[in-house]
Amino acid sequence: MSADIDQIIKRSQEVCASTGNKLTEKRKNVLTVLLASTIPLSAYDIVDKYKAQFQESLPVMSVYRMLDFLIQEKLVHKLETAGQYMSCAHITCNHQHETPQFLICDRCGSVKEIGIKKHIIEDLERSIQSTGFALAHQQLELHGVCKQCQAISK
Amino acid sequence: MSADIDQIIKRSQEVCASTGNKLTEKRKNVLTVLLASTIPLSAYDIVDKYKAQFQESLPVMSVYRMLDFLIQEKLVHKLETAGQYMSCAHITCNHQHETPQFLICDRCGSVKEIGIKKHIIEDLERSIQSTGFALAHQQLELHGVCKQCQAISK
DNA sequence: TTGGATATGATATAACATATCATCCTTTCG
DNA sequence: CGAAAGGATGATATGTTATATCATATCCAA
Ligand SMILES: [Zn+2]
Ligand SMILES: [Zn+2]
Ligand SMILES: [Zn+2]
Ligand SMILES: [Zn+2]
Repeated sequence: MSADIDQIIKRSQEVCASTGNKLTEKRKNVLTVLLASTIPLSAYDIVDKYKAQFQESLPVMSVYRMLDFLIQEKLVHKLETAGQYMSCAHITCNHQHETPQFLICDRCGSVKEIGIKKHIIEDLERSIQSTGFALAHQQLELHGVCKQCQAISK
Repeated sequence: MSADIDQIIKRSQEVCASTGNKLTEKRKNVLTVLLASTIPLSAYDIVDKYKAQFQESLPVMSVYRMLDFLIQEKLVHKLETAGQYMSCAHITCNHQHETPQFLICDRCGSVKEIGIKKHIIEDLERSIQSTGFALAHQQLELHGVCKQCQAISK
């Protein structure tokens, strides 16, 4: 485990402690698998990687439960448009977690999590205000092509 | 079939003709099923409704193909976050189809399709410009609670 | 130490989606 | 007209994501 991941795990334990929950060994391992991946993973992907990385088999049911937990602790995000999961890019940031916005490359599968400008969300809210609709999640998933893949295709 | 749906079907046939394609009987029926629904439907939902409405069984494989066709003609949209399909709310509008924005009620499942303000998309694009990411679909799916459901919970 | 709460395992099944090959239908052109 | 070609649909199998439910294990406090 890289020092980087080590530090993120440590911070994650603090986050869980602060909500009165525990980052168990297996939850920690699942998070580690996600942290080590450059692309988001499905629950079934995690089962495979977990087995390779820890020489231990984990039922997919358990992975889903651990993902639910990690999402609740805001350590992991679910990409709804892909059915995949990725670790939060801002675990070690101390500031409040902003509305996440994901840039999903449809060519290589990489995802970049960026904070969305507050005024854009506000504009968006204003734009739908007339319909009486109350926004909930406020998570945006934008598909496209990343910088690297654009360079390759040239 | 209501006069309203009748008219939309007629316009849909014109749309297909303009692209050199045909709105076959079964494609038309699938579109009719979607037009008659107040909530989006999965491909399997469509199989069931089709059977009830037309006393004819349609393989789900065929439904997926017809949905692909209808989406290509922009007569139907796919909600990526739900794995469901709905007819476009603007088939009979003559103007160019804008970037669709969907307001999905997580309580009752209803979905409202509204055109997104151009300047918001532009802001969004500017906001991600520094990352070098090139936006593709530009379809936003926003989850929340609709006006009616808010009223009920009061 | 024991009982309740939390976490995990095991099994089954639901729900959404695609791959592939076969058959049918329509259009076209000799 | 009749055969060839292309498009549309059917049939079958399987892949992928997710949930339901009951059993077992682990932890912690009384
Ligand atoms: Zn995050
Ligand atoms: Zn890429
Ligand atoms: Zn539309
Ligand atoms: Zn509602």
